[in-house]
Amino acid sequence: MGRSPCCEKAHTNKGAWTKEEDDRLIAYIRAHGEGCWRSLPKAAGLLRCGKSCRLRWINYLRPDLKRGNFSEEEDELIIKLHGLLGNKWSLIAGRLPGRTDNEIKNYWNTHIRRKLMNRGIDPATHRPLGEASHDVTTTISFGGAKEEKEKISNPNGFIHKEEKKIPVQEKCPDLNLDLRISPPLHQTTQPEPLKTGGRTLCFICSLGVKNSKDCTCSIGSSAGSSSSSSSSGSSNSSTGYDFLGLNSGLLDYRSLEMK
DNA sequence: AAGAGTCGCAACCGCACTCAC
DNA sequence: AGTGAGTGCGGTTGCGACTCT
Repeated sequence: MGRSPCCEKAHTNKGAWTKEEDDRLIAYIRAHGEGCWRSLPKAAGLLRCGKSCRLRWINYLRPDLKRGNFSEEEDELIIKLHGLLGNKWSLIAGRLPGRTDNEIKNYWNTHIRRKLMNRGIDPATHRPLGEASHDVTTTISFGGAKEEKEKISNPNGFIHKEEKKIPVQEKCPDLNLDLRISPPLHQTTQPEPLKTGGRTLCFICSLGVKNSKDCTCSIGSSAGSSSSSSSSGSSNSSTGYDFLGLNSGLLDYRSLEMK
């Protein structure tokens, strides 16, 4: 159908932001809040594209951003999450307070990739370099949703916004973007569901999906309980849900098995 | 000292998704 | 149901800073 450009390119500044532009943007958002990025530049007196304003705010000006070096713990968490989620930088960023998807993406490409290579691990597959990927694993395919539909029965689709993005068609068959969650090497049977305090976390819930009809546990599902059940059983104060159980220690990322 | 090469990060681009109409 | 505006996301690029020769 064709898309209209997000802004009038002829009359917009590009490139690095000046201090004055930053100040204008901060002042405007403080006064009016985020949102309506298309009209924001005009309203704020900025000769910038709305998308550019949004990016600048989210990646640089937001007051809750944690600037500075990544800690060793953050490094490891990023590696683990990347192993589970792939290049879903926004999801990964959601688990690292004060970090942005762009920052993590850059950090991955410049530091962690090299770090993994030095460890002899392929950063794309999280497997030892040169190892063929043909052992027993549970596959979450971001490329072949048809196959996955059968593995994880999902007749109605996930409710969680991010999960709805799991592609429905394989766009590039030559490119294997499969993510694999594997049992520990010594395990040959299906991994036990995650447990904490006598409660069991199903796979769907472990991925942070709220209120999924596919939930087979009692924590994240609303199919058989009210929405308050998820928040009451979690420790994430902002979202009411503990993605991957990392906050609660339910699933310690240090113990996530990566193959 | 200076030019070449490399690195790291901010910003841009284009596609995909959601939602209102 | 179709369309378009608004927004979000991931990949890529540009450029300044730094290192090497």
